[in-house]
Amino acid sequence: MRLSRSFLPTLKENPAEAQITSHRLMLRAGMIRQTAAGIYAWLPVGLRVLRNIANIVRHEQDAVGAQELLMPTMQSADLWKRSGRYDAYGPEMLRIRDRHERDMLFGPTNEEMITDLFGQAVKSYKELPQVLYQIQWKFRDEVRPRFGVMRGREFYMKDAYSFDLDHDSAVDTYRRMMLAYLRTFQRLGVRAIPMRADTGPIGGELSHEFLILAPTGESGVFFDSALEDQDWLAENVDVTSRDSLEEFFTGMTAFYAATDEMHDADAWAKVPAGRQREGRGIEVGHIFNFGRKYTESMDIAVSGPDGAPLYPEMGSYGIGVSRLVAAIIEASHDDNGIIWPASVAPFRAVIINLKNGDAQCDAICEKLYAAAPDDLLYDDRAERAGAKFADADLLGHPLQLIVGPRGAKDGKVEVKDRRTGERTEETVDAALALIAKIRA
RNA sequence: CGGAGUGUAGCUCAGCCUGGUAGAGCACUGUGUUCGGGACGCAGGGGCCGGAGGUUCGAAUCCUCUCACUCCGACCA
Repeated sequence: MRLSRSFLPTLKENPAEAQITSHRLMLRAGMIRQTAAGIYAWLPVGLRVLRNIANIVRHEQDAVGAQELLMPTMQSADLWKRSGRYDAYGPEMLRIRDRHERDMLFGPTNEEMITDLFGQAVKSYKELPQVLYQIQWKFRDEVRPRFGVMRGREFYMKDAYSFDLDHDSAVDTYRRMMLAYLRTFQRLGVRAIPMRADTGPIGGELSHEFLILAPTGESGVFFDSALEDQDWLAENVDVTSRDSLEEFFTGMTAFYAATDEMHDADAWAKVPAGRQREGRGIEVGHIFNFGRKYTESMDIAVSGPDGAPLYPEMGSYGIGVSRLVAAIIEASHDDNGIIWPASVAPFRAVIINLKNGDAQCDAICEKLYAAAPDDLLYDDRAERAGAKFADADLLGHPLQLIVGPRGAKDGKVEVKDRRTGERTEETVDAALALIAKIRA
């Protein structure tokens, strides 16, 4: 994308309404604009990041056998009356009436709808297990939205729902999803620590929430640093084998991790002192097993081997995709701006032309740009060097390819690593190779 | 939902207390000098002062109502 023709409204000053770093940076970097309290428009650069995150989430869901579908944002209240949650949910649910005076709602979650869809289609135990997911906008009419997309009212979320024949199989699914989550967050370039969670109003016995460490996090966290050091992508787990899943799960849950409300001082004391990590965390994912709560209340059964009705065991698994955009920034920035992990960065690199119109600079920039015009940002604006550097740092591209007359006459490109600040002089070909390596 | 604030140019804000016909910096347009970390000069454009009502000869300024947004608390993917 050529910056001279892009819709990329960066701000030099901090908007007054933004309190936390990620909100400020997202506004300043031209990623989002607020349109109402807790409701945001995603501008081109923000949307790129949102999609990159969603695609990684999607990939890892698919990898454990979940199937993607897409449910509507608008739901009929009838569905919620069947589960009894229409009255139970409270004012957080945005209720709407259509022209025929029918009660509708903007979905805050989709357990009822998925259970109904599942029940309509699946009639035999032979078709289980099933895991279905969607990545869709949700709305919760929070009393007090704040912190930008971190706690907005409208948010983009991956929600998966599983249906299993029996408890043991449901536990397998839960563990499989746990692994998928650990891998997802690792690929996103952040460490999300799974913590045993209170199952709360949803009920059920198994529940973990995933928290990213950041000073602005809303909960206090305590965990064994061994959890940070695991390479879940390399972990060899056969997700079709119960034994292998169990081994993975018991290995992982052996390490202490808890939020302040679940904290157990005695167990904490047993964690080796050098491995005790304490801090604050932002919740970016939550997984539950809640048994037959919905299948029973909505009377969704399949025929068992003996012909008798059988209520499947369910689980639900959420990842806050739009919140992750902010959470990643909270965990990865400096005074000059965002530092994107390469996997989610809006562009692999920015090409900074320090002397627009200079034949050598232009030629080198065009050659670099041609390598991946859809995934590189070419700063070809008639701006001064300082403005281009400042915007490049703010936007947080993993690499900056700086082309100025000084190096250009020798065919050299200066490559700056945003994270380390390290600069090297490269030939055009070497710079091209570096670009190719990002998101390879 | 309780408490506290703020709405003036695209952004950050001054002016309001003590009423007299709207300002600064940045951004934007033109132009010249500059040109490797957000330059400088000159000349410009841009605001029914959130909205409605009231007081007054006169309201951004005082009063009433209303809407929006923000912060603290309780709540939350």
